[in-house]
Amino acid sequence: MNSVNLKRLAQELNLSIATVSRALQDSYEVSSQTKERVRALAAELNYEPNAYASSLRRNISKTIGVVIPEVNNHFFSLAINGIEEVARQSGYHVLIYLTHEDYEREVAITQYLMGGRVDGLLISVASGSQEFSHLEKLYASKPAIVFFDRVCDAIQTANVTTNDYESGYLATQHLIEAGCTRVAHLLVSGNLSIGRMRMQGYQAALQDAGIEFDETLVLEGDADDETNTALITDMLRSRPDVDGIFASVERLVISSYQACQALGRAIPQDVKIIGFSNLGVASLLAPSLTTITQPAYEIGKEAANILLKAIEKKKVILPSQSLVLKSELFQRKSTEPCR
Amino acid sequence: MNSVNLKRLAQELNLSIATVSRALQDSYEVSSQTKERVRALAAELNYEPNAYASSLRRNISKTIGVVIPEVNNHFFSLAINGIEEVARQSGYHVLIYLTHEDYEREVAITQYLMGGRVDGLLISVASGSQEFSHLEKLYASKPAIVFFDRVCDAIQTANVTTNDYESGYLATQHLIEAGCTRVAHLLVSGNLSIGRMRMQGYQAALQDAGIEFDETLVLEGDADDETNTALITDMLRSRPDVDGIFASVERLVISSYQACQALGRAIPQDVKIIGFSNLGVASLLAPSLTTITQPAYEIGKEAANILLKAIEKKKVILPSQSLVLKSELFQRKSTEPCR
DNA sequence: TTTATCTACGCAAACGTTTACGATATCCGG
DNA sequence: CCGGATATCGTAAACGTTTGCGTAGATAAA
Repeated sequence: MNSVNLKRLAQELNLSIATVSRALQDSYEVSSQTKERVRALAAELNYEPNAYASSLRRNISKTIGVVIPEVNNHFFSLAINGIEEVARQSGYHVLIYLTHEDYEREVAITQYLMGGRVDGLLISVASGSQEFSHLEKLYASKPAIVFFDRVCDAIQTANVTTNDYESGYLATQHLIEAGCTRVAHLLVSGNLSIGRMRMQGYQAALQDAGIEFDETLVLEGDADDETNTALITDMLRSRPDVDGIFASVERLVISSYQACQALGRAIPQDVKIIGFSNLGVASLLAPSLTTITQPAYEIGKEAANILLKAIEKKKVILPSQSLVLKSELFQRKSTEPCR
Repeated sequence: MNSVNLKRLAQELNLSIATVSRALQDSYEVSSQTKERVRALAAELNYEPNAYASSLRRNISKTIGVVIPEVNNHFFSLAINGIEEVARQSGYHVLIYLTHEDYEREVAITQYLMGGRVDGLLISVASGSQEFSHLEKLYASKPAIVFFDRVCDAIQTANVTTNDYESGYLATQHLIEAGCTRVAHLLVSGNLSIGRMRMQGYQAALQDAGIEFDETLVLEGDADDETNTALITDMLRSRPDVDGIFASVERLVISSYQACQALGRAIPQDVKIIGFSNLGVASLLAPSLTTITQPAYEIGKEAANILLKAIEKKKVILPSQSLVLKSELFQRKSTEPCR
C-alpha cells in the first residue's frame, strides 16, 4: 500500500537500493552529501522501513511478548507499565497475550510464539497449568525468556520474584499478633512455585505461634469472582471460628470483603483480613485494607531489563541473574486489634 | 535459529517447497496422501511458519495495534480484555502502546506504526494532544483505524463511544437532586471530543436547574495523581461552598476522595461525589461510590469487531459504522441526600 | 488415435531489506 | 608512472513464504 520503499527512494535519487539503505543506517561507506540527499527525501516522502522485511532479513524482530494471566489486575497492569517503559526506551515493541489463567490458552499461545515472532518473552504462568512441557518446547525453540512473579522452575532461566515465603510468614504473623487464632488462607494455585512459597510461610508462622495447621482452612480460588465469593461465604458459614483471612491475590481479597458484607461479619471485629494487593484505593476501603504490596512496576522494569540486555548482547540468560524484590506490608484498619 | 522451515520439510519429503506450502494451507492442488505426509512431518518437527516471511509476502501481518493512554486504569484494562478476546478468536496478535497522555509519545508511536507493522489500529487519543496531524498522516499511510472512547473527529472513520453528553447531564442532575448547589467538574481534557460532550451535559444540567455556570469550578486534571490531589485540595479550600464533585475520570475520583479525607470533609454530608469509574470495589469504598460505569469490555469487543471485519473484507471503515453504547449510573452512598 | 480436461506437482518470481563482495575513481608515496 | 590505499557506490544473493504459471501424466471425450 504505502509504496514508498527503498526502491522508490533509489529511483528518485538515481542511486542503488544498497546505497540508500546504507545511507539511512548512517554507514561509513556513504558520503555525507549523499546521506543528506537520502535523508531529505526520506523525510519528505515520510519513508518508514518495512518492519517485516527487516525482521526477516536480520532475524531480529525488535519485539518482545508478554504472557500474563490477566490485565484487569493492578499487579499486572503496573508490571506492564514498567515493561512498556523499558521496551519503548530501547525501541522494542510489546505484544500482549492473556491466558485468563487457562492452561489450554497458554499452550495455544506458546505454540503461536514459536514462529519467531518475538525476540524474547516475559511470562507469568497461568494458575491452571499443571505441567510445563509446552513451556519447555517453547524454550527449546529459541527466544530469550524471563519469568516474573509466577515462575516455572522447570526452565533454567532468570526469574524476577518477590520474597514470597517471608511475605506469607509476615502476613500470617501479623494476623496472629492482632489476635487471630483461626487463620484461613486463600490462594490461587498450590502447584505454582509462588503459591507453595506463600503457603510454606503461612504454615511456618502458624507453627511458630503454636497453632495447628488445618487444611480445611486453605481455599483454592478460581478465575471467576462470583464463584470465589460463594466459596468464601460457604467456608465462613461452616467455620464460624475463622477470625482471620490471608488472601494471596487481590481478587480474593475483594471477594472476602464481599463475603463478609453478605454474612454481616464485621471487619476487623469478627474477621481480620490481609492480602496481597496493588489496589491504589486500599486506604479508601471500608475498612481500609491492610496489604502486602509487591513492587509491581519495578518487577516489570527489572524483568524487561534482564531480557533486553540478553537479547542485545545475544547472551543466554542464566538463573543466577534472577532477582528477588521485597514486598511491603501496609498496616491499616482491616487487621486492627480489637479492644 | 529454529531451522525447521519449508525448505527443510521439502527436502525430507522429497517435495518442492511450493507443494509443502500448499499442503499446509490445505490447498485443493495437493493430494490428500501428500497432505497427510506433510502434516505428519510438520507436527513431528514442530514446524511453525515464519510470521515475518509470511507477512512480507502477503502484505498482511495478522496483528493489530492498541494505542491507549494507560493500562493501569480499569476502563482501559477491561477494554483490552475485550479486544484481546476478539483478536484471539480471529487469530490476530495484539501490540500495545501506551502514550501516558503525552502528545510527544503519541506522535512517536504513530510514526513507528507507519512501517506497516499492523493491519489495523484501535486508538484512544491522549489528553495531551492538541492537534491531530500525526493521526492524519498515519491514517493516510494505510491501516484501518477505529477510535474508541477518546475520539479524533478530524478523521473519517468509525468511533465506539458512550453516551457522554447524557451521562454528563445525568451525573450533574443526580448531584443537584441530592441537594448540591455548587457542583465542581473535574475533567481530563477539554479539547477532546469526549471532554466537551461531558462538559456540555454538565452545563445543560446546571442551566436546567437554574444554577449559574461558574468556570472556576472546572478543573483540568493532569497525568500525575499527586498533582491532581493537590489541585483538588486547593480548590476545596478556596471554595468552601463546593458541595458536589463530578469527576470525569476514575483517577480524579480517587484524588477527590483523598482530598476530602485530607481536609476532613465528610462524604456525602459536606461534599457529594460522583464519577466515571469501572472500579470493581466502588461498593466497598468508604463511603461506597456512586459511579457512572461505561461498558468497557463491550466497547473493546465492539471496536475490535468493527476493525477486524473491515480488515478481513478489505473494506474502508465508514463513520456510519460508529457505535454508541450506554453507560450506567450506580447510585451509592457518596451521593446520598442528607437529612 | 487425437484432443481436451483434470490432477498433482515443480519452477521461479516476488515481497522489502540487509550485506558480502566487487567495481570504479581518486589520491598519494615511491 | 605505477602500485596500493581509500572513498564511494553498485550487483546480487539471501531471509522464508506465497503464488502465477507451466507441465507431466492420467483420464475422459470425440
